[in-house]
Amino acid sequence: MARAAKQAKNGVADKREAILRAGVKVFAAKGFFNSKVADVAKDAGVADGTVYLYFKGKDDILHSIFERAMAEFIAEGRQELAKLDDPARQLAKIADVHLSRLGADRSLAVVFQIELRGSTKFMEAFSAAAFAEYLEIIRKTIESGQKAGVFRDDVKPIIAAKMFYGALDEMVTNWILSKRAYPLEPLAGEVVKVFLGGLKA
Amino acid sequence: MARAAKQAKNGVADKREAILRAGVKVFAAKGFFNSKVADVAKDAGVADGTVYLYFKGKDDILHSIFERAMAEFIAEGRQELAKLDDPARQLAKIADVHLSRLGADRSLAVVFQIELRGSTKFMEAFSAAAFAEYLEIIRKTIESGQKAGVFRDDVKPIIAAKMFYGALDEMVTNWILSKRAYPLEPLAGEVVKVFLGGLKA
Amino acid sequence: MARAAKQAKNGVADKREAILRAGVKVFAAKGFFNSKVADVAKDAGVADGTVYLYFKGKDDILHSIFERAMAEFIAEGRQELAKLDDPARQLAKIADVHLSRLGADRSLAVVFQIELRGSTKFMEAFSAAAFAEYLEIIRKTIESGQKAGVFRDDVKPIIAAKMFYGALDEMVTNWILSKRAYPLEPLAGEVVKVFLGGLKA
Amino acid sequence: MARAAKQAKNGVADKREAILRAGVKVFAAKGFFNSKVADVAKDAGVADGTVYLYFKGKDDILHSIFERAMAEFIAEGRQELAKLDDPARQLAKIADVHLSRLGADRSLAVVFQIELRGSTKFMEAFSAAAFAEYLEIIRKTIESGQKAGVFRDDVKPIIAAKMFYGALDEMVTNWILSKRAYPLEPLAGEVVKVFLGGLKA
DNA sequence: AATGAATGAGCATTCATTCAT
DNA sequence: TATGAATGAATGCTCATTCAT
Repeated sequence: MARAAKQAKNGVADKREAILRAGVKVFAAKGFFNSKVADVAKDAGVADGTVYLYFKGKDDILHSIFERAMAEFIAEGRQELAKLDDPARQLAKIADVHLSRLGADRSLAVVFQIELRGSTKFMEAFSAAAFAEYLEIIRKTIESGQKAGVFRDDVKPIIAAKMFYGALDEMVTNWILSKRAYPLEPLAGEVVKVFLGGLKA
Repeated sequence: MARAAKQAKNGVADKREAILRAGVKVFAAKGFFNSKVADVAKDAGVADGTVYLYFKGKDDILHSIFERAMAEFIAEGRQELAKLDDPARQLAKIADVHLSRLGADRSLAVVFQIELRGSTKFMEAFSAAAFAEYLEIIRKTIESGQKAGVFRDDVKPIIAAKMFYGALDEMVTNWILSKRAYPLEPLAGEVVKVFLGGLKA
Repeated sequence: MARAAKQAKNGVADKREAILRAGVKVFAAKGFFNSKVADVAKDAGVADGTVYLYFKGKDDILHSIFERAMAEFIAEGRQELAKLDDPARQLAKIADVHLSRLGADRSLAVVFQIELRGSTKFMEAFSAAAFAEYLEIIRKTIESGQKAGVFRDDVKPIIAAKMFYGALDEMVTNWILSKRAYPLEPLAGEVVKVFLGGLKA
Repeated sequence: MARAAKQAKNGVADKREAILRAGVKVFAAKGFFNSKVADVAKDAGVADGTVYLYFKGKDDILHSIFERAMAEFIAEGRQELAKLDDPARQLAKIADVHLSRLGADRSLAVVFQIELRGSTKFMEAFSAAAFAEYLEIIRKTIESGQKAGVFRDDVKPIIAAKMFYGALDEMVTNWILSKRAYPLEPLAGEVVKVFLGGLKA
């Protein structure tokens, strides 16, 4: 690839990146509906019109934020999971990646937990795609645990998977809304402990 | 009270009620930000301006929907809980009330699960009040179970409470977003079974 | 007239009066366009709807304020003028009544100087009627002075009348807008002195 | 400057100008409070939103009309006055400029005489600034005449200045409201004649 | 590709007026 | 007469999107 073309391509990637980063920051700070495209453009250091060279519109920025992060998220998850055999350890890894990823980027977490949920349209669009895939990873992990005999099999794996996801999700939401600052990642162990061992004495 | 006065009073209550009902319906159908006050007014069978005789504005309608439902919700929860001694049965009751209440009114569930979360402003305002109270009920139930020796005590009750709430919450969200129609309430038993017994075989 | 009927009639007069007084007060304080009929009704101690039993609408209140005050004003002017023979003294009396009347009721003055001028509609409607009559009184006084030989006759009386009125009017407007509090009436003498004697040494 | 840049700059100036001109026209025709921003935009040949690229809001248009006209007005006045030594001739020049300027643009005159007065807010804001400056020019002229011994000094110059301004102002107001069409400028001489010489024979 | 001036559809809220009681 | 709840027309302003340069 010629240097000029490379620069151009990098330039393109840079601007798209800059807009996505600005989107996360601005949406997290002001909320999606209260954010103006002009705010995002300004924060990204580009003109208003430039945003439309990389995204279809405001919605598409949010959509792309989700997709990119989710893809990274899932890729990391799959990669880590492949290294492990034990379903219990695999669930622990999922919890760990989930909480450490979002715990490391509060703005991204706000967008995920709050802004992405403010519309049935988005929820439906998202749940149908990447979110379903994420849930499916958890479900399969549980299912394989059941087949291996390490997880009880009188529970539908999809129900257990939703519970596990819901528990992690609630940890993140509470962490965001909390006035106190505390690390999110250490909660992963607690969640797994209760989820696997049960609350009963 | 004279009949006329009674009618008048009922009329007032009816209108406020009608607007709240219309709000749930319209917000659930189109999303809060995409709903016009005029839509709500029309659905309630009143003039646009009449909405402002009963509510401060559009926000106040959403706020009032939440407060009224949450108050009923918590009241029912407390009442049912008082009848029971066993913490495990109490958690089961919470799950049951939670899922049967929201499972009985899909529109209300949509407003609760989706519309109320679309803004950090609302989330902060709400989580600080009624939501915290709800979580506290669960936490205390767990704590009392730990003291009674029926729940393990190597888990912080607030963590377990969030997990339990998160699990229930996720059941509702998935139910709403699902294209299939299935009853929500029966999932309560499953959730409690896993939460108490753990996933391990 | 029976006592009941009398009371009723007085009651009517009282309410109309109360609304007019409230109108002067409220319009002066907040401006005509920024005043709500409800504000006037409240200040008058009557229900909103009652206003419409005595006036055609908001405009009619302003109109009536003007007409009533102007009628009193002109009546007093004519009465006082009839007592005097000397046109110069008559002009002095007009100035005196003009400034002392408005100087005695700041709110009324505000309505006259500011609120009544905010619309060509009002100005046209008013100038065509009572205001023209007032100007005519001044003009005739000047004309009679010219005929009597005490006023120069190389000036059109209507021009001089407008000048005289304009000078008085400006005194009132400045008085209203001034941050300092000073008596308005004493300026009458000054105005007449210059108007009659001229500024030249 | 390149032609393109020049055009662009002129384009900007043209649009602001066009909106101001449309503002004068529309406000004069329908009154400020009854004029819609959309009316002004339409008359100026721009979109509604474009108005807000050049002005903060509706108020700001009125404000800008006043400021621009008043600045021109005062500049012309000062320039003309500097050419003259005789205070009497200076007053004559002020009257001349005042009446010829407003007499040449009926719409502008309507905005000045009627629309700018319809609110104490505007009056206070305006009187405090440019209007006070105008009155001050008159006052100083009179004062210099008193010092030079050509004007009587038993009259406060500020009182005489207000009288003079009030007289001119009334000429304009009457001219606007009159159904007959007559030239305004010639009245300047009459006003000065009476103001200086007095009405007395 | 990048700009940013221009566009114009869209909407919460106010308030003068009505009318059933 | 008097009330005041109900009405619904009316509008300034915002901001996502376009497009000429």
